[in-house]
Amino acid sequence: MARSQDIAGRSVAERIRNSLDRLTPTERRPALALLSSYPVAGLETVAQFARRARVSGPTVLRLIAKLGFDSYPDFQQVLRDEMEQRLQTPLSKAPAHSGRSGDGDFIDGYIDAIVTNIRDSMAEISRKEFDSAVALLVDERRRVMTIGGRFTSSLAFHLYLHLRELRPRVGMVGGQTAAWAEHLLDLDRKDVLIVFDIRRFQDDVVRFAHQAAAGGTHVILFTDTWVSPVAAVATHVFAVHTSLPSSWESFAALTALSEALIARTHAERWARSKERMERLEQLRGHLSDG
Amino acid sequence: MARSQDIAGRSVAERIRNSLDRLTPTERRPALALLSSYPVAGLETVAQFARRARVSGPTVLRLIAKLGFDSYPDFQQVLRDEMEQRLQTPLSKAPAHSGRSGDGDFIDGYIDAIVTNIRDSMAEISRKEFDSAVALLVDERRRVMTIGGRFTSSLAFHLYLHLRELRPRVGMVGGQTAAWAEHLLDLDRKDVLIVFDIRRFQDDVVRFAHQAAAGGTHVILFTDTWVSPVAAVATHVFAVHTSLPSSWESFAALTALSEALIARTHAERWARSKERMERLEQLRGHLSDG
DNA sequence: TTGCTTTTGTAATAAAAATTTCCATACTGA
DNA sequence: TCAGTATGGAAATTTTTATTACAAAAGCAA
Repeated sequence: MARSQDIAGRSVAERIRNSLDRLTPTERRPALALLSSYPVAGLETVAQFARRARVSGPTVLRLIAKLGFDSYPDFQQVLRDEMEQRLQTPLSKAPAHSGRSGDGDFIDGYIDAIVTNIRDSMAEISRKEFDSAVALLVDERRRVMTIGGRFTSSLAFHLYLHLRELRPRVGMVGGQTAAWAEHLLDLDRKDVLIVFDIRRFQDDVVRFAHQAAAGGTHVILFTDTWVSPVAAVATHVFAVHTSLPSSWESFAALTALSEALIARTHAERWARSKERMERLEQLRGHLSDG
Repeated sequence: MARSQDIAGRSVAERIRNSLDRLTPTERRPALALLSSYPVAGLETVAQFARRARVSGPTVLRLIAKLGFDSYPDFQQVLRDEMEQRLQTPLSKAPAHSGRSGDGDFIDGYIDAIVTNIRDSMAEISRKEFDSAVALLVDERRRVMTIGGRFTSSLAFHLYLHLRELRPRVGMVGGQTAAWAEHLLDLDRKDVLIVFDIRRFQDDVVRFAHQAAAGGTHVILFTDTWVSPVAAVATHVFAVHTSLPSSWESFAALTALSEALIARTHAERWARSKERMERLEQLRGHLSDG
């Protein structure tokens, strides 16, 4: 019997993340819905919550039971307690240090938080899912596109720049949203779309991913612990920790994960990538000589 | 009968404050209780809410009716909508930390290397130099431009996106090299150029930095342990570890350092940045409403 | 394919919640 | 003091909500 205590995680959100792979596909829908509008969705009635996630009431209840709660009201009580707790502690948090006391403190504290984020995130990444994503990227018959939101487009760009080095048929969805539709044309069944989307999730990115998925494209999602709604249509979801003591999100863990993905892909197709990079070097040489 | 529309104030909290003097002494108790643990109290059942405020159920219901709601569930729905709205907008966040070590596979080895890079790099950063760089960025009279090489332009982009949020006069040198000269025109004495350049160092970037420096621009350099030739003309040099067991460089330490710089700059100009970000939110809202 | 297991929604049922009724009490003004 | 009125809560009632039982559908192995 799974009691509440069996399931690691202090917050309900963590409990969900830890149980995500135990869930059936339909149960996962309300789980992700809750994470992406946390905790509001869970404070609605079962019927409302179910409608929001496009599942039936009993599915929601089964999810709640799997998470280890005795009843739906019990679950809601925990959510409310969590909220109240959070409201008690420093509400609108000012940045870590405004005083100019120990400056070493600032950087060290910051770096500690980043390192913790990276370590925690990687501990939670499913190796199977990771390897499966690499397998998609290794296969050079598949076209690969990256896309990101307002801030995360820098990550999409980073991944794009590196993937482009080691395999053909890599692109990035960028520029004005109005022009994105054209990129959709390039994405077929079996192709791969890599999406970066963290809170606050961006509508246009989410819609693009949904469209692509509808056409049969594999969607690999990099998101934060709040889990973007893109997850609903993603074949691979990597949720990492981005929170910091300051009011900014940290992309360090996302960067690290992207790099691990690049490195692994590179390793898997070593011979071909090496050849490709050498040819690229050569071509670059010719361009700059002329 | 008082309908919802009669009572001024968009949020429930405002409605309460506006109605406070119409209430009987006993009704005022739950009203104040709700304000002091907002909005959790209102999301409980009538009975719980009543107990919290030490009044009876009907008193709570009479309060809700006086506030202009048609029913208690209706009132709760408004509270939830309010919450959801708020979560969508600016920066309210929850801490997320859970930890467990992994199993010693590819990812773990990789992450260890990255973490070591970050820690070593940060230990070597001069705090004085860091603070001095922050001081330059805090001063909004100075124009700030970022620039990067073939790969590192994603880092320049990342820094650009974030700095742009918190201060005016931020730009990025991008696009075709041939067009870069125009950016040089924008850079005056006292302005700031932030350069990302790691091995193999890129001629065009190095030349651009030299030109800028010749015009009196402050140059902040982010580089690897091989130290880019830009260092010769830079006023601030941050050299971090980028090497990994694989054949790729890691940008994680550069990302971490950039983020620390952003966070610190944000902290130093907290009030102004906050105001700026709020105005930005507002403007974004107007754009998307239209 | 066939039969078996798992998953999921429908509909009936039980539980709990909100709402109303009504009476007790406190306050107000003569 | 006494009506007359405003206020507040206990208990009954009604409505809504969670829960359960069960059957259909989907997935899977042989």
